Amino acid sequence: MLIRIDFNSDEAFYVQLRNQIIMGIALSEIRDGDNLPSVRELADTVGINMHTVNKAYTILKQEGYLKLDRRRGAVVSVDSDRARAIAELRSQLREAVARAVCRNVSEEEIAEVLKEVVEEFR
Amino acid sequence: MLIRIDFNSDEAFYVQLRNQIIMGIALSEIRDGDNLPSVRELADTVGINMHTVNKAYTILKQEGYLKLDRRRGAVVSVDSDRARAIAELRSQLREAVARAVCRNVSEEEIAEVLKEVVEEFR
DNA sequence: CTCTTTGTTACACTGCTCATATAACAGTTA
DNA sequence: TAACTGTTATATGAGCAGTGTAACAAAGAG
Repeated sequence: MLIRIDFNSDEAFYVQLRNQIIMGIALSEIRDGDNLPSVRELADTVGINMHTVNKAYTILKQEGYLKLDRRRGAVVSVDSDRARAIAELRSQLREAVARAVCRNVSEEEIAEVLKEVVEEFR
Repeated sequence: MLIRIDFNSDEAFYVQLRNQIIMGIALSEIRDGDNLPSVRELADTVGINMHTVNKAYTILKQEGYLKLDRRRGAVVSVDSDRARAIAELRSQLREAVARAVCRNVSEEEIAEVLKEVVEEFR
């Protein structure tokens, strides 16, 4: 799985890392039990500091995507708290849909975009 | 339209303001042509500084939700750039769906949550 | 046992954002 | 004229983002 940092983005580095790893899990590029690079190794390959990678890993651990082990490093381990996942999904959809509704995007168009997005993960 | 700040939230004050105003427009609590409180008045009523309100208004102007007029103050004026709106929607849905997919939320469940959310704005 | 690697923690520093405060300016309105 | 609008400028304190250096404890490899 390829990870890279956009140094011109306004998104924080650790946020970019977090989002790319979540995307990698969703796309099955990395699966439960897979190892991620060590904080030092990933920091070297993408060209940022060790602590920034560690911050991303720590957040992913708190959010239930990774487990951190002194022996094996960072291991993908998705905590399937479905109730929490659905609540989170609803909150994010509410914000996205609100903006679309303001712009007169119809229900059908919103549903169509969702359908296209869902297919990316199939 | 009622606006209030959660002083214990980790979201920045100006972000809370921005989101609530967008939500107000989406729910038709405020409509095109309506006036918002002046920066000083809103700052007083919600208990924050004038510049923080001004920052929220300025961002909403840049994002195409408001027009700022020295005569009338802040006026709701939604710029209907549908192409931009749909691109923005797709990007936000991609992130939200990715997280849900990681948690094994099914396509049907995602579509169901979307349906519920859309109905809030009808 | 020694060396290396792992996550983890601590401290220090720069630069930036958030939020506040005070003040002033130019244009509008009563 | 007086009171209001958004706008701009300057300053301050708090906190975050990112880097750098350094060390620690636990585990694995030689």
